[in-house]
Amino acid sequence: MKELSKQYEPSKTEDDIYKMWEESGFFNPDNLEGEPYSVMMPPPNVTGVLHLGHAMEQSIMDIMIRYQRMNGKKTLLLPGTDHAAVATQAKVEKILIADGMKNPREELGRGKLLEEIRDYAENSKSTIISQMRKMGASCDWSRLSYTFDKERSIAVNTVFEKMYNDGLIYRGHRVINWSVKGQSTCSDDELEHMERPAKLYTFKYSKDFPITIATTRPETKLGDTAVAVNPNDKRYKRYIGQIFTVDVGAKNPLQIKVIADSGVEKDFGTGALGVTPAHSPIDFAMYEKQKSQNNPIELIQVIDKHGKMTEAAGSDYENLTVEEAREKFVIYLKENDLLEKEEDIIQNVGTSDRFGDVAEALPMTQWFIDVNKKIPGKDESLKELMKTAVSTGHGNDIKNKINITPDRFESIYFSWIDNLHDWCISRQVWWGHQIPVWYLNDKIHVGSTAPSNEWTQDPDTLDTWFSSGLWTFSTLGYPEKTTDLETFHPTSWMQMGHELLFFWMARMILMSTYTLDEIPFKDVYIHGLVRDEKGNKFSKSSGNTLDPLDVISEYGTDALRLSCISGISPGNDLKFYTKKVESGRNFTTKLWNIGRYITNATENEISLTKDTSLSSADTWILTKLQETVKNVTKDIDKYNFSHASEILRSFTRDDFADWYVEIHKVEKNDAVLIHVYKTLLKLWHPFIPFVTETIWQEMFNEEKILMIVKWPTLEIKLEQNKTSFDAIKELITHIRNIRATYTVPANSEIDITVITTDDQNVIEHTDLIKTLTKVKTITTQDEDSPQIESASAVFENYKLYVHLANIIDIKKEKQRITDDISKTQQYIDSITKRLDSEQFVMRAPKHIVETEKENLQIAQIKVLKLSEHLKNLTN
RNA sequence: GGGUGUGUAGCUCAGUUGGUUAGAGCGCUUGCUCGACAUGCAAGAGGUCUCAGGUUCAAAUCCUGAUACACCCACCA
Repeated sequence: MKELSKQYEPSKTEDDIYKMWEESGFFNPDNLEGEPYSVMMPPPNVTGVLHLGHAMEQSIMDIMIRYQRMNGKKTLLLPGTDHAAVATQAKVEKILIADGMKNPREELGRGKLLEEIRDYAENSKSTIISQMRKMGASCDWSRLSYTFDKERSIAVNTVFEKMYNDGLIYRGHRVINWSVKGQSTCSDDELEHMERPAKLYTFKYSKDFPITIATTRPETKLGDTAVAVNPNDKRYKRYIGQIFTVDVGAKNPLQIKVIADSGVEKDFGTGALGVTPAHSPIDFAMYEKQKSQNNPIELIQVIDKHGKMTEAAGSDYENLTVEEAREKFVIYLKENDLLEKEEDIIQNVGTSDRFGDVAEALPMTQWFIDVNKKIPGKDESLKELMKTAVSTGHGNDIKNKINITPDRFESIYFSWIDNLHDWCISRQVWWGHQIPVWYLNDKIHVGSTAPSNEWTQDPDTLDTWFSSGLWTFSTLGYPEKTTDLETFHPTSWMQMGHELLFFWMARMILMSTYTLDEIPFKDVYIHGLVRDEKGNKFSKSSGNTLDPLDVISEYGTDALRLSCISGISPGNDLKFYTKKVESGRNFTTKLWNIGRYITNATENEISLTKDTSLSSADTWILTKLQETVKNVTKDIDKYNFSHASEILRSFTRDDFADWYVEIHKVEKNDAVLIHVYKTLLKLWHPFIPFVTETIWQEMFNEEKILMIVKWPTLEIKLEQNKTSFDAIKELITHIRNIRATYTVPANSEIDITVITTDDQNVIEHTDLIKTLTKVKTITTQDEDSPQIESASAVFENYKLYVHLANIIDIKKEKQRITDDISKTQQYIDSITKRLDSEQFVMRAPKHIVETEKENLQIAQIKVLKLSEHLKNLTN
């Protein structure tokens, strides 16, 4: 066996190891056999560099993929990036503005600005890709995708056309959310609701108007065309259907019709609602409802897309900003004695998540996806498709059900679906898939290319989630019927943060079930956010950002990967701090050092066979190993990555390094030592691929690289005599614990009598224990009062210490043992009481009764042992 | 307003369908170079499991209520 170097230095070896993996070709499933297993990497936005959240995702995904690969699957982890339409354009515009440009869109024009954004995106893309490599992600680079590349654009256009032809995409004039700052629409999901102080004004349109209404947006009242009341409200019933003409200063006097709407609450506010169809989604819904009931009301737009008042608002208000208009209108109300009340309230407003301004509701012609319409040839709408995929399974086949971990997200998902409105997919930014629709006069053509030169393309682009929704199959060659698509779709597993549940997961389900009639993935694992030690989000503004690359260069990738998955549980946030990385780094060092011991202490690589004779310690460690293999496998299968790493760590440290390696120094069994270590390397590989592969390469002469070595299985049959070693362990520990009770005469040897239970195996090992516990020479200076020079004495041949430096306090030790005895006695009493209790005997399951009896026996033996020691002390 | 999650050692969290005397890592105290490891080893201190009821032979675990924090959703004018 080759020797390992003194220290493990990740920064010197990681890049070479990654290169070796990549060149081996096994990142590519084409070079692997077995059942397909595919994971699509959530494509990071090309808006910047990867942060710790990505580091966590990369870790989780790569653990899963490496685990599956070692289990003999034909694994595909497909990497990619997302052009992130609005987000990227907003980001680049912000940079340009910071560099002194006033209005990048006007100053550069579409072509030049797109060039700027493209440069930025390409740059960001290559950074992101190199970061993924640094993380050790074992993805197939030959299939690298980008939501905005040629193949993906074809997929986008194809799906758009299909939906359009199915009548699911329509162009409509409706009230949408508009970001004045970004000059673009945003979907309902892209709004971030924020609380802010506002004033609630209660007023009448005019002196003789019979109904008082309230509003936080007085300026929009210039566009009111109705007042809605509850149909059962006695106060207002008689006015329903009447039209009042009021002049509030708008261009034309307002024709206010009193309408009935059961959505209006009688007891809330004045019980009446001023209806502004053009500037409120609810009011617009009433407008549509009235229209469908042949009782139409007007729609007057008083705010334009620049956030200024329109001509319809009247000459007093035209061209004022909404704030100015609000002030002016309130003054008007006051002057005419129409204002009844002015209160301070907290209001919830929707702001654009990318541009940050409060979204304005405006009526506009936009493209929508109809989620409620029945899909031709099916009896379901898109909404229903999205629902059944997670409830009864796609096509009502439970085999096609998407499982979400943790499952509480399923009900969150359903309630979101219930509130889902038509999805506005057109955006007025330039960075994105331009809508594949062409116009010539009144004619419309849908397709990637124009029928002829005279046609002009719709200038708008698609919501970025349209293309992201196709990710599971656009990456596999769709619309071509490729073997990849056939082999890897539906994908096996998907992981994402809970913030993407609606944005992305829902849309993937929609797109995949609609387009391919397949679910996009079988299982989804939802993880939380990465937060700092104090629980804050990592963000530039709070200045707590940590670059994963810095962490890697200081501690190594494996340390980062370990810290990213330790302490996580599905759906819950993770707190990240450097102590965690440190302990990860320390652990990789530990693993390395065990390897160093093995190369020092053993001659040849001997493998474990049926004929290898096993001591009780050997059997014990092998049994423990098998348990560990079983539990780690179970945990990964259930996505308990953190727990898997914990039990592995505990086995490696507490059982293998602290006990077995020490015992190996006395009872050499190289075959077992090497077997356990190699198995450990395999088990650890998905978590910490670099250090394990490095050790594998440097120490052993294996044909296969560790990455594709078979995952350990439970193949060795062992005689179950583990109890014997556990008993020995317990005894040794106990002897260690009582070490301090002996005063040591100068130059003497101490014999510690081992008290055995009547366990056969323990008796067999008594001699071993005796040699192990014989204390070596102690040098003291003075025979009468033992001043101990050497601070410790060593159990012969064993690295177990007897500490003698600050002993001598026999009183204290007696007290300790006495306490221990009384505590144990209490326990015995309580168990006995329980065992005696009739109800317990009647109702407790059999195995519980047995366990309790065993416990009682153990406790009694303990008391016996302790009393014996106490007696020794007293003598 | 509706919903979800969380409250366990100083800190970060485990705690498997109720069943040993409630665990780990970090931190803290004490001691220590023994043939890999001070990025280490050994020992130790530290917990009315948020609170109050209830179910049970048995509750950190199940039920009810309270309370604190976090998050998500929503058209209360």
